[in-house]
Amino acid sequence: MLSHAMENYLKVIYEILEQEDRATTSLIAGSMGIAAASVTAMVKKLAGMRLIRYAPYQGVQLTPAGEKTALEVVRHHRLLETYLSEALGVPWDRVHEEADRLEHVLSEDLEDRIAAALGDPNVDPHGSPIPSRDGIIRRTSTRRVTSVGVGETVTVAEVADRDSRLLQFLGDLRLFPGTTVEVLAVDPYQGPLLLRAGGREFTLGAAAAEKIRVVSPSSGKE
Amino acid sequence: MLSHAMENYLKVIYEILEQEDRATTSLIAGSMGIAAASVTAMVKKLAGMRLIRYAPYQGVQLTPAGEKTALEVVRHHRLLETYLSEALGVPWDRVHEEADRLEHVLSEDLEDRIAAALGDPNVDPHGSPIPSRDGIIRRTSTRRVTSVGVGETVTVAEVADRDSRLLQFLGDLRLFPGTTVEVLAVDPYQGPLLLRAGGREFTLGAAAAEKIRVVSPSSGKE
DNA sequence: GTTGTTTTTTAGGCGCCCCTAAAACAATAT
DNA sequence: ATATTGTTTTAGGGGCGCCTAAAAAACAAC
Repeated sequence: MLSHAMENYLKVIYEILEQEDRATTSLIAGSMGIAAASVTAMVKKLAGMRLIRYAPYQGVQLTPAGEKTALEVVRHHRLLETYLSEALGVPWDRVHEEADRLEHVLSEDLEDRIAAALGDPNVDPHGSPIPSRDGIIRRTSTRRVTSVGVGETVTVAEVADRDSRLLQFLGDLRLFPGTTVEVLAVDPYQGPLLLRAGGREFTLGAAAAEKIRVVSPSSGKE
Repeated sequence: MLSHAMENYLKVIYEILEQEDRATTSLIAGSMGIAAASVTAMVKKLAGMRLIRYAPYQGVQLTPAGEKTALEVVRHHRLLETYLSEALGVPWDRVHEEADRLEHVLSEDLEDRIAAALGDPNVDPHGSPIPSRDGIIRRTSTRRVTSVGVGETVTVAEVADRDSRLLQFLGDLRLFPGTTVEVLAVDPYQGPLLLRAGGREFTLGAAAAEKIRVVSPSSGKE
């Protein structure tokens, strides 16, 4: 049986591998807020259980078994985020921390009931895809809003960040997944973007803009 | 800060003290399914934190601070049971185990949202009272169904047991809190009861009957 | 290619919470 | 009053998951 800590490591490793091609000790430690030495120890244990592949100094990869488990945890997490947001009105900048604690104590039965109550959603409040029960995750090809040309109109697809302050800020601007935005101007050298959304115009700094992924409008992702 | 284990001890001690006047080491150990020696160690720690009063060989009592915390955990537990039952349709014989895991990771914010979504209930699916946010618990005076006279009609108030099999059995008979039952006959020497409820007649063994507490009909407890 | 810096690993340790086995105590029966 | 029985406590131990400090490996710069 897997401990909560182990489940969490697998989830973190999965999320790192979504962006980087190697999940290194320090990335894992950084993401979890623990010491690198602790990660080394756990990573060995998980490798012994054939959930990850690990060669010293090389970072880790998920095995198929490890990825399966990671996807189950991610499903729990993202379903919970969606449920908390939709059913209980928890603001989107706080669902992450709540789900982090709940995800490890959610039974399969409850998972099914929550999914059913939501109508089997496939994206969470941040626009991240929710893996299906059998571990299939529907990826949409998105691009950063920073790569959008001036004058183009796009739809926010995903804001994949756990920083509550950023989410609160974007929430105040109504920049949720599904929102349509027009890029009015881009300042040179990673400068801020001038956007129009919901009839209002505002600028967005590079740091915030980097977290926002978009799709061309009416491109499927609701 | 309190660990999950400590919270759980306080809850268990509280629940024992609802029925017995001393929470002994073996009662605590029995209720939690752990060794008595483990209880002794923890009980010392909790006594050091002034959450319980403990004298060796004498069992434990909750201090005001300990009772306050215990009531918070009990509130979490019973609110969750109610929510799982009402909002997600979890059968009443399974809400207990789910709530046991969730209760320790429920934030105050979520607690409030769940309570509000339910309209601030004051009984859980088993008829047990839910402490208010400020730790006030509304006790109703109930009596065992075994003490009801033949011919009397009463309302089920509480089925305070965590045994899933018993609850499932009673659920099949529709013997939920709120159900009206008429005692048709009582066999002598702790014999089974013959009951009528919901237009059907059936017998109930002494073991099951002992767990059921009732009130006179229309006596407040909805 | 040697030096300095950063990352990772090893070594040793700690708190938590559980265990078993044996000793101490309490309650009860004789 | 003592012996028996049952309960509780002490003693010692183990796994888990984290830590710090120091050693080792990898990486980068000159």
